[in-house]
Amino acid sequence: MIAKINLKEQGLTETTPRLAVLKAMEANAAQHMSADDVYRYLLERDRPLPMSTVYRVLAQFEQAGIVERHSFDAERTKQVYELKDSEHHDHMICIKCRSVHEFLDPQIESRQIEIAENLGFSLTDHSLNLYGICAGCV
Amino acid sequence: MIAKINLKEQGLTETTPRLAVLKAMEANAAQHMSADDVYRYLLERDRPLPMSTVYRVLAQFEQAGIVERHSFDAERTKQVYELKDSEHHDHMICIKCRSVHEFLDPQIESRQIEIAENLGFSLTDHSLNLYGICAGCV
DNA sequence: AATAGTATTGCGAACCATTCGCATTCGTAT
DNA sequence: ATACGAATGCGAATGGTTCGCAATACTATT
Repeated sequence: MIAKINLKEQGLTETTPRLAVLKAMEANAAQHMSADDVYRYLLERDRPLPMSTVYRVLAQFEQAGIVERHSFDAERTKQVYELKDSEHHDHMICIKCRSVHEFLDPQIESRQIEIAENLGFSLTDHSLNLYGICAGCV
Repeated sequence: MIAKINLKEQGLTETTPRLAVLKAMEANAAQHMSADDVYRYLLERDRPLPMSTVYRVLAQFEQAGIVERHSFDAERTKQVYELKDSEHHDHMICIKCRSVHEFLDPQIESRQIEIAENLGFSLTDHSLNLYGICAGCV
């Protein structure tokens, strides 16, 4: 479960567009949302926001640490956003239905740190995406 | 070291543009090349090829299994290509100088398979990118 | 060696997600 | 209520990548 987010506490003034985008993200916390998903959600359930504002607000949220941006799908370049959970996790994506499952593996996490050290890097971030076919899509 | 690649054996007829792109890739086997890198390399050292052809040939190579396409750098969507090594590996990218180191960790590889199984997925592919600052950039 | 038929190329225009510029509007603190 | 800076709406611009199509190159056949 994701803690209730307060924009002011994140250093962002509470404006109508920002609250709308936040609501859209919270209403779909189970999904990974593209800018377009947010746009369409607001168009249908709320009040339309221009795409540019959706992108801008999402970028502000990312910077404030409220959402995280990913690009699954190596071929297509579309990016998706998710509310930032307190703890990091990786993703397993079904290449058929595009569903995304999250996981966290301590063993992999710690190996990554060791590997970076061995290569003389100080690790700042990583992304691990597994692609496959989910049980429902066999 | 990468084995000498024969286009015909990969089911591709040997045309001038394809040989040129292949040469560019082989001459820079140590780097990950963007389409633009290939374009500029040929412009300077060889004979200019239109961008669209560079992209097309690279796409053909990818399909033939001669190169692999990656998109490092979560923000930027630019894609890079590398000659396909016989064995898979993952990448560690320096966020300052953009250099890329390759590695393979059997422990992580096998954990990934276990994780996919536990989630009910049959794993087809994965991408693991570590981001950090390399020894030279501290 | 010439020919026909198919695959590939060159060129530019199109695409698409994302970003930008700028005038207008909103929020906040006086 | 007012004024200032921050945020928004609009549309145009960007940049990497792809597409359409006519021109050209390959390959196999005569």
